[in-house]
Amino acid sequence: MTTRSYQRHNCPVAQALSVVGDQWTILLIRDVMIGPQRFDELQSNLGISRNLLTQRLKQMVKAGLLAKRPIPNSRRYAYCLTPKALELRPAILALAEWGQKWRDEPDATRVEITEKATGKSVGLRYCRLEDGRELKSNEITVERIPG
Amino acid sequence: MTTRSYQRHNCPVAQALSVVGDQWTILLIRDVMIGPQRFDELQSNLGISRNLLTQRLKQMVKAGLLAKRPIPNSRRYAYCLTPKALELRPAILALAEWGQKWRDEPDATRVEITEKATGKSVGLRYCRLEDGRELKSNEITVERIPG
DNA sequence: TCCTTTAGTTTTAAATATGAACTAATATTT
DNA sequence: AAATATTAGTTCATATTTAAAACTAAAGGA
Repeated sequence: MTTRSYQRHNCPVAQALSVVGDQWTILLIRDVMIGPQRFDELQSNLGISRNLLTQRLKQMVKAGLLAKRPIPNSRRYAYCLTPKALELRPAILALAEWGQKWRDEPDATRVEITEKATGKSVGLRYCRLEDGRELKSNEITVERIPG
Repeated sequence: MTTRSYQRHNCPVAQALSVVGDQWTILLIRDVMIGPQRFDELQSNLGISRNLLTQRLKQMVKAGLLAKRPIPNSRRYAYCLTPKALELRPAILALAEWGQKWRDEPDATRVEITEKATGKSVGLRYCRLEDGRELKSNEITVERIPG
């Protein structure tokens, strides 16, 4: 995958998935979001096979999602997120919110978003861009505009 | 796969992906979001092979994402979204927003969210849940809370 | 009756993923 | 200094998925 036929679908969702839609890329990004990670850490955290991990990391570096940096005073390397990958955070958090709502074990590990300054709860919501007012999902429409 | 080893990862992102993380499920949901769709329509819109489509539709019905309904006065069937699948809309829109920002052809088909009442532009943003105030991505923190 | 549509199934080939063992280049320990 | 351990991969055999194309069965219409 990660460059599948549906890249030609001319749809932003399909295009996003042609970059991050394979089995491991989003999980790798999630892991690296916690902090830069090394090959062996990623491998054992995720349980991905090593040859696939090699392949995915190369693809992700090439796709501009990760940067491979030598760790000073060691022969090790860390994979770090690029701004492009960081901007997937809303998508990943939306998946997390859905996942924790609909999974079987509702009390498993949760992800919480809070305001740094106040510690208050935060969520991803629809906002009127003009003034930042929150809108409910029945107050909006989604349209596709051919390019 | 859609029930992979990382279901045990005890992470809401991994759990979401264990349901919708395969190659086609999100695209199928996107297609059905436009309106209920029949087997042959989905097949030719997406270019998915028919045996895989059969398999995925069955899995998605079983996972509670789709409902298969006979179309009255015809021998045809339509696949419709359940509330569970509808709640993926934020995740799908976040992917769409990322896809249209980072794809090569920035002028291809776009997706636009607008307020029904006023036609004003809407986006997915972080909101303080208490009062709906929008927050910027540097004003928030994400934490994992073990269950 | 014969042809078409719809929603699949079957089959074979190709692509991907898994798992486990192996390697090469440093570092660390004894 | 030699032996051992780490790290970041590679290699290879096997298993699982996916793709593509042809086929089927049931029903409707001409």
